[in-house]
Amino acid sequence: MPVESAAAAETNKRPERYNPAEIEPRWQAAWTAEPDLYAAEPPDCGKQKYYVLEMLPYPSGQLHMGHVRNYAIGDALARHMWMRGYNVLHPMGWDAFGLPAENAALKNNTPPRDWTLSNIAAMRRQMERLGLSYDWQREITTCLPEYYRWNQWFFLKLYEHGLAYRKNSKVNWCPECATVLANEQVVDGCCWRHEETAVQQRELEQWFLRTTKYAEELLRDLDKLEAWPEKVRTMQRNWIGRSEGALVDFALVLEEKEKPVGRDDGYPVKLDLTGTMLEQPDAPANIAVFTTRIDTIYGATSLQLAPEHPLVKKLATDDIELGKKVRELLDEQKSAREKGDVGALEKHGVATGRFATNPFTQEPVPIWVANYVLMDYGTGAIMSVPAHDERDYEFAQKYHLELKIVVLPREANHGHGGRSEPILPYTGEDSLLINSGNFSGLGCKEAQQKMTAHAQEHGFGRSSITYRLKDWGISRQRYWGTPIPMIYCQKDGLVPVPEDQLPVLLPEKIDITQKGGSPLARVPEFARVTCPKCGGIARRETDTMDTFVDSSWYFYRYADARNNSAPFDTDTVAYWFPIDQYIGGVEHAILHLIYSRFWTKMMRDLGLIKNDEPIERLFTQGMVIKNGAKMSKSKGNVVSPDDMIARYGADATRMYALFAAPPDRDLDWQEDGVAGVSRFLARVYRFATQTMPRTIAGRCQPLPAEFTPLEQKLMRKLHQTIRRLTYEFEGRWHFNTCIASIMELMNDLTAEENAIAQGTVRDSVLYVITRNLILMLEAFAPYLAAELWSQMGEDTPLLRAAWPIYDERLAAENIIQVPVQINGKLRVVIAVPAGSEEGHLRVTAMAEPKIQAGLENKEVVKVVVVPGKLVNFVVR
RNA sequence: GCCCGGAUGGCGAAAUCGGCAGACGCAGCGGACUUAAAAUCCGCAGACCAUAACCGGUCGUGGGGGUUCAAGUCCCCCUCCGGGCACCA
Repeated sequence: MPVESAAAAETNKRPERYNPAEIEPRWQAAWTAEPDLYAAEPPDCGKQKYYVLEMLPYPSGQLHMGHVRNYAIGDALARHMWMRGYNVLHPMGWDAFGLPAENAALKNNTPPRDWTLSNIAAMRRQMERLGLSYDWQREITTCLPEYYRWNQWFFLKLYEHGLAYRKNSKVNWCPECATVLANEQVVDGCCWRHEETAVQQRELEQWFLRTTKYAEELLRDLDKLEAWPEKVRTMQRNWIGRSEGALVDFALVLEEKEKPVGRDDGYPVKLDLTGTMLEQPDAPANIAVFTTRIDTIYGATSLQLAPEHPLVKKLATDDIELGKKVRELLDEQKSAREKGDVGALEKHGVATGRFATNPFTQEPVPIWVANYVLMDYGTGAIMSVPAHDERDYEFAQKYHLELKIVVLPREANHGHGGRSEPILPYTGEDSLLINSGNFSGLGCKEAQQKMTAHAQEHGFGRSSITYRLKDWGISRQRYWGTPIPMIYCQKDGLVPVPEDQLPVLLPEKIDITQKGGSPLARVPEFARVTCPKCGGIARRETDTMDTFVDSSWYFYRYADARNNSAPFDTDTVAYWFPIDQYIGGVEHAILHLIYSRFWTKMMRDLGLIKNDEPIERLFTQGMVIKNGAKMSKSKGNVVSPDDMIARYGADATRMYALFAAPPDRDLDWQEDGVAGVSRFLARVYRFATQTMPRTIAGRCQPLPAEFTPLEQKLMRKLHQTIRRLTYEFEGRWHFNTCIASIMELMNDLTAEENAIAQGTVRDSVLYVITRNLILMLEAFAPYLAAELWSQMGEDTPLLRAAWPIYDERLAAENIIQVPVQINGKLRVVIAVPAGSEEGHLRVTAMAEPKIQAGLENKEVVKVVVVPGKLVNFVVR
């Protein structure tokens, strides 16, 4: 085979080609064999800490490109901070509980635990293949008892402090899964697993955590989170939904038979602000409404109650016809909620035939039941002011209800010799009151204060703040989650599992294929228990916790991951917290990040930690898309990281994820782009290996006192590149421009390759350039960097090398190009020494033939000279 | 409906403080090497006009207006795209 042997000989003559398939596994093996390489040092190491964290993944079994991008960002930052001399904590773990494991168990007949753990092993292999710098000694897996026992421990603390309680609540129920779904698992009113199955609304007794206790602080402290994206802060603000207003009681006008014995003044027995608590169980009560616009109360022409309102229930029992209509409303609302189009529901209602007294006007207003009033916000009852509220207006139009204008825009009140009617509904607040008794003539804001005070004085109202945020329902009728450590005893009632009996272990032998209700309830050896108090027969809680519990505090566990006696050590956490940089998708902007903030505040109040907020800086990266669309199996446009790595290597795959777009923007994955990055890495490799003998020779030689012009040019480019990277890593994070500038440096080097080969650049200069090039590549292409670093004869890890400090004098250009304009239009570019004064610039510009021609027969009105920037002649 | 983002060549993008628009990369075109191809290397490349070819000229950052010697960048209005929230009284 003469051709083949010739090819082999050719290959031997040429420098070895860049071959990531050979380099990367070799280094990966070396790194895996050295677990301390990426280990954080203890708090007493004397170094400043830097905690960089990427959101922990759900172990689905496969990394997707969104993960790769997320981790490439975090890894670049972690590696950079190491080189900056920080004690870096960069951990990884698994959000390992959750419904998919149960679904997989049903499908493949694999126990959830086995399925989950094998997925974790597969994904960890992928992460290692990507060369990510995680401290695996701190790895956490939330489905293992070492972790979830602390969920249970926290639950007991919460219960003890009255922050965990039980109540009846409406839940999303998938009849197919036979379990409760979290809100985010309901997609367009259907189950995310069974897209044809409509989710039902059911009432169930559930465990809640009192997140509302912290509503005010969660809102207020958002102002402190200045290094969070404004978008996320706004979303959280809206989610918490604080609104200031007033509670006002409308007295029910009693019928003869309802009047309490011995009283006939028409007033009910007891003033009541909730509308539900009664002195006499059967006596109708006041109806409390919440309003942010008490100033419009003279325009209230009806009351609207939610169909679930207790008074409606009571009235409906006495009035069969009303009861029927209310049930219709409820059914309609329920099916709309199940379909997920509550907002599109047409407003409906039914009059009860009863009246209540407006406490300000003393006039009776009719009481209606309306489908647009929500029972779980405010008091479940509103005063309807059709003239000044869009929804009330729409409703009143439909049923021809009375309409009273009580506020007018300020400008309508003066001039024009009369009052013009506002366009209804008029909801502006820069207005004045009319037709409002003694309050007429007041501005809205002032009226709100005075009318609230008036109501309070007379005992029928008070100011009130209402939040949209609700308590967090954490019960799930599922197997694969943290068992809630509570026991129900017939004699002693609710009994917490004693702390020394934790963890309550999930039983491993369970027939997951059965359907209906909590799977744990059908495991007698789990559910049957003796009461810790009386020793009698008792029943365990068989619901498990929402998996958001796991992710609310996992980052604290990383700080002290192997602690067997506590969730973590307080002082260790004090050293590492808050997290310096958290990186993840914006899809967690609300739930995960609010729960995490709640958990932090709760732990602080329990004295476990000292910080008020868990996360100092938050970064939300953009999505990875393909051909303008989100990657999804159904669209068939999923790009597999494994494929990319197999074809181009981990370095090229990661580097492309950072190069194709700034990290906060969406990234359109184009495989040709990965190939381009791979070509660049190959050029780096070829250049570095070709010049390596001279680089090594230059290592021990001092830099020359004077640079040749070419040396100076290359050193200038080098320092400009270091300057760019330093700047970007300090906060802007546009890694795409970092990589572009390294490419520019490389372009300059290859353009001068012949000169370099001929010795115009001395060995010591070559060494400085190559060494720094490798340092700059470390954050983006760690495998190639490690390979070249070692070829250069270095044996300490690259991460421990110091990040170079750029020299502003070396980075500065000595000749700069200055544009010269006439009337703002570019005419010519002149080359002048850097630092040229205004006069020199003007004279040099004037000397240009093209400028002289342009100025001929024109009057120069003005000359703008900005030294270092431009010259502009303004002519007429 | 409300609240955020975004819009720059054929494509991904750059322009950090109001100062040469399009760095860097992809795709494309031309050339070198090769029997040929791939790979690699070198060069060209916003649009339009003009020219035999140069020299050159005009326009150009979603659209319209404004501020300024100068606007992708600042201000006002509008369109489209993406995301979040949505009867929250």
